[in-house]
Amino acid sequence: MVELHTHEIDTVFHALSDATRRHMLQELTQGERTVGQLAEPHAMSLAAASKHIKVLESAGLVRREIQGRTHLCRLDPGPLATVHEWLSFYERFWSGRLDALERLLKENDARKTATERDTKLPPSKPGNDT
Amino acid sequence: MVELHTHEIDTVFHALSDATRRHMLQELTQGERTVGQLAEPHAMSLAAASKHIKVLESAGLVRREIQGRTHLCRLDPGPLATVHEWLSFYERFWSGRLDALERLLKENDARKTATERDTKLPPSKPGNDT
DNA sequence: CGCACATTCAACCACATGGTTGAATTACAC
DNA sequence: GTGTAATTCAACCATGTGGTTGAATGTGCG
Repeated sequence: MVELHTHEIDTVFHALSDATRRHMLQELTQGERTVGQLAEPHAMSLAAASKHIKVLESAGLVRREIQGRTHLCRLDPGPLATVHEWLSFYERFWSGRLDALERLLKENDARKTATERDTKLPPSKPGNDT
Repeated sequence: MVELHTHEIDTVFHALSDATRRHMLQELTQGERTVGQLAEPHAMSLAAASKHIKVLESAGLVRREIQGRTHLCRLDPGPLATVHEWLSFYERFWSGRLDALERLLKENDARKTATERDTKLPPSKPGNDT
């Protein structure tokens, strides 16, 4: 459970860490685009853009359909949903209940309960990729 | 507007693209931790762990309070909220309306291929950090 | 004071990343 | 078939990343 889809999350976050690639994703929200179309707005060679697209593809964010000599790319939002959900685990830390939560954690910490039910986050659900 | 907090998003996504760092973040949800405590579970030198923490720090995900010879780290969830929000833009692509949306896009595509392709979409709206 | 502890710094290394250019591949169009 | 368009491949380069080790810094302690 811990270390479940770690590598997927690695590659997705890495793919998203580049502005060029994020821009390509945004472009793909408008519909399918060819490699050339995705490359065009960016001041770089086609080969460079092609590499970026390949990064997005290996992260599962983009699917490609080869149509004759052109490659049509479309957005696959699945991995975005995955990391969005991953991030949601931290939501309570930035939403209002933060202070209350912090107190709670400190309490547990100090008390050092034997009941690991609330001490340890259940490696059940989210955030537990790593 | 476009390219607003691009660099912040870059660094946050990059910080999140490493399992060691994600694990440290998760650990910090339990409360403050020293550098040594954060390093301990990971099979690497203290110096290496220290670098990871610095990456988290420069991404704004961790704040550090120096207390004598120990450095206390605490989670700062703000940047997580930022990228979570960034990802939310894509939510509609993975939630229910996806199929309808896809059909819509295909329609446009088929109908007015040339028109749509060459009329660049206005770099108008959202998700437009980059 | 003098030593041990917590952490960083500096130098180094292997490998990945993001970019380039020029040639190769493949498909369409005449 | 020849030529051209869309894309990738391969080699190369500069820089970044993640790790190491050993020395340096600074603090707490007897």
